[in-house]
Amino acid sequence: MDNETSLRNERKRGSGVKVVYDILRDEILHLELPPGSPIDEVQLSERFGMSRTPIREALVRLAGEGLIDTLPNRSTMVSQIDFLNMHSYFDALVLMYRVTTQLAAKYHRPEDLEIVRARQAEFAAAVEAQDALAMISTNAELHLAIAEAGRNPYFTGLFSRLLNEGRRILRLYYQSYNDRLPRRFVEEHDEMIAAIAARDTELAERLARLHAEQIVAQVQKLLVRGDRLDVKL
Amino acid sequence: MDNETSLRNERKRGSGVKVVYDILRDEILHLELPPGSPIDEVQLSERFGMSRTPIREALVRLAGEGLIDTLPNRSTMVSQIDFLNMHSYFDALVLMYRVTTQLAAKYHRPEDLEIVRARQAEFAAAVEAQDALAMISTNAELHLAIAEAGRNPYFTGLFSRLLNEGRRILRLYYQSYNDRLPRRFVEEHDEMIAAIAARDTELAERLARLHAEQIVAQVQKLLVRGDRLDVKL
DNA sequence: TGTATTCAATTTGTCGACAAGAAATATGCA
DNA sequence: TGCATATTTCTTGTCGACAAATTGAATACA
Repeated sequence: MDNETSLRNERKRGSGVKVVYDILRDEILHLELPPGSPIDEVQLSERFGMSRTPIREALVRLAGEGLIDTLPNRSTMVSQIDFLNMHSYFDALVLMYRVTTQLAAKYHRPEDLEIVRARQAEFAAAVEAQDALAMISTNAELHLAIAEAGRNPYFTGLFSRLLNEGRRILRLYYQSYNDRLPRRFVEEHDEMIAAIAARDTELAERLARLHAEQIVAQVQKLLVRGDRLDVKL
Repeated sequence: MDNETSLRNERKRGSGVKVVYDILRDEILHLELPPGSPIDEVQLSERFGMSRTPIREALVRLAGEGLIDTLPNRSTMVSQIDFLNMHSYFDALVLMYRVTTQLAAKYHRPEDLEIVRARQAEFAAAVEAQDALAMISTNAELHLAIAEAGRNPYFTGLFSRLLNEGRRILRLYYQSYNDRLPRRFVEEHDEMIAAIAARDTELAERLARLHAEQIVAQVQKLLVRGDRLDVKL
């Protein structure tokens, strides 16, 4: 019936937390667990066929990344998307776009570019296939690959968190385009990658800024237009 | 004999993890637990007079902040200071100095300035008292207060982590000054605060940048000069 | 003597159970 | 009936114990 508990006996020692963490994280980012969803430890322990201890450890990690909120001695739930302080998010996102792209132009090595180009190809394929879900994740992974070419773990760490946290928002964004427009982003990405390859840090930064600000402006337009959360609550 | 286990019975439910987390965090940041120190769960559970479960939860949190490294099924230890990739750290630190100060000038409210000035007074007192330890923590708290006036939790989050992670490095730094020079920083702080109060974002950013770059340059000079880690191993 | 294998000891990951808090429900009183 | 208090239920935080993984020592073998 459910193939998660069937793993009960074939599970490697120590893999339990990671499995729970990864699955819950995915479900939160994909809005299968919408913001505000209650998280029940007992229920999860039954679902995954393990005791509450590893479940709890996974939850602590998720809380550390801000994906869930825990009220002491009381319930824990998927963290809300804070639409009031959205500008904080956009500020941080734009800055990380800029700085990671700039550093990528400065510090990348040849092998980094291969990875980046592979991610870009995946993104282009997703756009071609009009697969919004795939666009979201491949876009995030492309920019994360660029960030990693910049070799600053502090920036990639924050950027990764922002991109993840943003998936829940960006999902709205991409849906709104009706899977049409993003083709332009493929070209913008190509320009950025070219600037990185040419080690033109200024151009790379400028393109990243424009790219990011355009995305932000578009999302903001959507938000004020009011077509928010088409999420089941 | 030891007053940590004596808390065994007077402990409030749920406070266990926080106590352990706070104490270990302090001991790591103050280098009482130097980088590379082994962390033994059983030993800690005896020391704090509680079971391994809350200890473990505290360790997971510390690992999430990068203060300890955990090898699966093997030992866990206080994370090393990576002197090779130090420039990544400095890049991130300088950028966060700049952006948080700039945002503080933009978004601060009157009550924020009171807190900032109080922190600055504490820093000045620490400098006056030639108390290097107090200088480190009050300096970090001043800049964190400034960051919080900027009201961007993503930046303050990263900045806080950088300042914390940096305490271990900055400790070397402040010691090297023989508790003499930092008086200038009191003045620099005053200038920054004035620029923030005047809502001069450009000036605030410029001063923050100079302030940060000066600190970084000084630390780097120390590092290449070779007077590294006077830390017992 | 040096290398490979087996065994013991230590440490970590997981478990099931219990107890404390908080929320929900029921009871008592005006 | 309306409100305050007591009780029950449910969830979370903590505990002690066990089992798997790993390390280091001890043994066997060449």
